[in-house]
Amino acid sequence: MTETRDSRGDAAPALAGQYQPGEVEQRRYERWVAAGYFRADAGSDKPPFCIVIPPPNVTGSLHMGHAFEHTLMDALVRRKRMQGFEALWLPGMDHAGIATQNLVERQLAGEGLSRHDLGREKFVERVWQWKAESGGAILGQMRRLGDSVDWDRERFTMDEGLSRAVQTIFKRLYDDGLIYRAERIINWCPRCLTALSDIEVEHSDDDGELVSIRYGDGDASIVVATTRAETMLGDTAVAVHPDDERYRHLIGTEVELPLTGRRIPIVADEHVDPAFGSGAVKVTPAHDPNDFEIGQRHSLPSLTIMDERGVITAHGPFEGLDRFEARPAIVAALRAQGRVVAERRPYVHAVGHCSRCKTTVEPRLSLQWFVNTGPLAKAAGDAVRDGRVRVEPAELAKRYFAWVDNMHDWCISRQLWWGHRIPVWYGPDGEVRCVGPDEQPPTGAGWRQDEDVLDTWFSSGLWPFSTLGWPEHTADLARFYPTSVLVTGYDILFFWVARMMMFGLYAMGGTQPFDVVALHGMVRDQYGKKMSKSFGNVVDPLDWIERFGADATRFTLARGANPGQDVPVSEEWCQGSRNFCNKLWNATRFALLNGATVAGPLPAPGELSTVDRWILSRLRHVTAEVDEQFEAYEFAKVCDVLYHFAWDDVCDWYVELAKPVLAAGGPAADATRRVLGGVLDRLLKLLHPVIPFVTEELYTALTGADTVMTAAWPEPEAAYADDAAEAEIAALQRVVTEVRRFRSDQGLRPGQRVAARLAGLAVAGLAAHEPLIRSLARLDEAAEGFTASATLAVTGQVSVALDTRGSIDVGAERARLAKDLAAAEKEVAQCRGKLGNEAFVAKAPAPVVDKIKARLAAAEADLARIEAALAALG
RNA sequence: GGGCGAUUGGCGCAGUGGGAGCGCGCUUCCUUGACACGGAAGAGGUCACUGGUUCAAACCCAGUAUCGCCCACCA
Repeated sequence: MTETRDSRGDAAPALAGQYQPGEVEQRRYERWVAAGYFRADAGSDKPPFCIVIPPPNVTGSLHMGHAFEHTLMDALVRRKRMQGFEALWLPGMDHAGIATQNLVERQLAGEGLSRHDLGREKFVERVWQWKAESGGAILGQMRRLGDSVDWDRERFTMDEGLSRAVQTIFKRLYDDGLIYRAERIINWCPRCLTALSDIEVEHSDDDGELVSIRYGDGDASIVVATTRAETMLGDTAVAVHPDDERYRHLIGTEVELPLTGRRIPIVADEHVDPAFGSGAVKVTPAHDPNDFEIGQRHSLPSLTIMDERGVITAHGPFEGLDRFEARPAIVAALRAQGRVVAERRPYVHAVGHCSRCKTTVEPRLSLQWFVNTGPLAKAAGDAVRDGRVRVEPAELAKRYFAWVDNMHDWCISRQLWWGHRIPVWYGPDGEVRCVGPDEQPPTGAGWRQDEDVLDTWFSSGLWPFSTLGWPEHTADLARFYPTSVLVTGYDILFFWVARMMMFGLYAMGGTQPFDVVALHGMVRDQYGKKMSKSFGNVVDPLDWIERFGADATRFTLARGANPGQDVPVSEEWCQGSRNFCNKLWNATRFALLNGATVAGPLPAPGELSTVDRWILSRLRHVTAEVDEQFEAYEFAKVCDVLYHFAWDDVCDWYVELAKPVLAAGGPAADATRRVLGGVLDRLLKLLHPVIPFVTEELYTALTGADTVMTAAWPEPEAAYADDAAEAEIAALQRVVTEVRRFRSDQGLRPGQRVAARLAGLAVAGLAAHEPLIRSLARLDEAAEGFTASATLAVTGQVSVALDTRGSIDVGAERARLAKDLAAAEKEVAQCRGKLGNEAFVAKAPAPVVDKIKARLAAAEADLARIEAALAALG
């Protein structure tokens, strides 16, 4: 700890002059956990409030985006807890199937091993090992952030209960005919060797080559264009539009497919766009989703010419070539035959990539499990449409609808080992049996379980109710479902939110999984750039926590959190947040050093000075505003309001105004000590949800209470609303600021005493504040024989005659006044013009007219003051 | 290709119909008995462009430009 700088000896400070977050955070967090403050009781009679954490993947550590999301959730939960809700924040992690499997496979590759070397059982064991390590690190990070999660309820998507939930819903969907197995063209990753769902494919515009190839010869020939020449080996038709005059005579005939000697039919299909390329398209049903559809419509055979690794299997010269080697080889062969009639390169077109490894996705015909999303997606859309689920910000609901209303069936089987194995057994005679959680799998000879596992989003889609105990009828489920708010990024709207909606509504008898979806943006660097390892602008939240404190990190993130908007952050802003925490620390330190107290009720307004009534009136506004912004998930505004109240109103003005009162002692000082204590008490409570550690430390020091966590959330106190006091202090601030400005302009040093005579204070209603104004503006009483060397018209009513002990800079002051004069004249002209405008007076609402009149009066008063001041300067 | 959003002082952002704001940065002054992680006073913007609606537009409408994001089975 730092040395004690206070040397007065009497009231030795309990707090050092600078806030040191490190030690405080660790100590406080441990005490919170030990005291059980984070635990929720399903049996209490308080109203429930519940957030389930978007489970972080066990693939690594938490990044700034997690820190951001957790800050928002923690703030919501801590506030609700203080408001008297039974608040549950349920923690957990996601097994993240393909991502985690890839990661562990990479580790194995480092040891020169593949998963096949270990075998399925050993490999899965190895992944569990990884989960134990990585998961522990993540939980440690959450502690450092201050997350007030209920650790007793921690879940994992592959723990026993959740696996049971997965099996239960699979069986129900299967029995309801909403899960089926079919041979379809799916997205296939030739590197991960698994099927992917649509959303696991990322499209990018890549350079390719569009080649036009002549099929057949002479009059019976037709030209097709393709970017994927290698798939021609699997062509089983050429399609043209039925109304295309150019090719009508060819429909129903056959052409020879080059390089193969096969003859394939020319078919007519509406899908073909006559305007693209030659208007004729090659049809490869086994390797293209569109072509598969065409093939179905015309009963064409599907010819698979590539294996799961993207290697050509069609017999002939190209057999064994990788798809990307086969393409130029086949084009070259065609060119040699004179069949390439046109080439365009580069030809930019959209290409799908595996979202996990970026390998180019290969459409592949294979037997997979699907969820029939039709009825589920309809319900998921309706729940938002009819207002049962509110999306914040509302604009983003459009994106949700666009997706939910156009959803394809969802491919849920993955050819992986890490995940929930599909609970389906196949019998020796082709029987298929879906096994529920309480049923014994068939054991007879020849029965075997499906090798595949489920898409990771299948289990995370159950998260809001599986974590509460479903399918059992638990007390938690009854009490905390539907959950209150889902806090997550807009990037995950499709992956996760829509899945939870579908499954939640389906499993829970039509009850939505959450009442509100509060969407936040992505964390970016200070220039709005995405954080990425390759760009080197990634910031580790732990780095900031160590250097600036968890509170500073949280405040920086929350302060940037405008709903649905991305959040730029930078180290400078985090420094600013640290400074803010330190400011609070020192304000409280000042209060303690000056005997501020929270004992007994706040004095009634009638017993308080204007200054005390002013700060309490401001506090009332701020309290109401904070509540309003919290309810709207406007975290940035919550922070902004509290930041300015704490720094500007409390520290810069109230503390300064209170100093002379406290120094004078007496009943006025007693009242101010009580008000100062009361204001800080409430301010710390209001700030606690966002910056829990420093507020806890300060609140306990100030009040002697054990914790602020269980303190009652402040209510706006109507009795302290006082517009008159606010106006009076605002006038005082104007006078003080104006005098300071003059002093500064004239180069009068802050420490330099200046004798002055004040006039007009009584007219302005500030007579009682003369001592305060003098102390804040550093104006001494005018002594015997005082002669003013300058007169400053401070406002329309107040003027100050100063002895500046020298000549003032007339030129500079005149220039400044001339500038003010021009501005005032402009304002007067504008207001007069407006009020002279008949249409304005006739149509504008009365308050607006009054406002303009008031502005005109003020501007004219300014004008008069400035002209008088200029005249005084000569 | 479709959709959504953005464009406000050096940088990052608030502000949805009546006097252009915030944070950081910048300039000047100040080791003032809480705090230099501080205090005081300042400078800095034709609110992307064009047109329209209105008594009144940063804000509403239309168009243009630039940027960004999401979705997408035109080979």
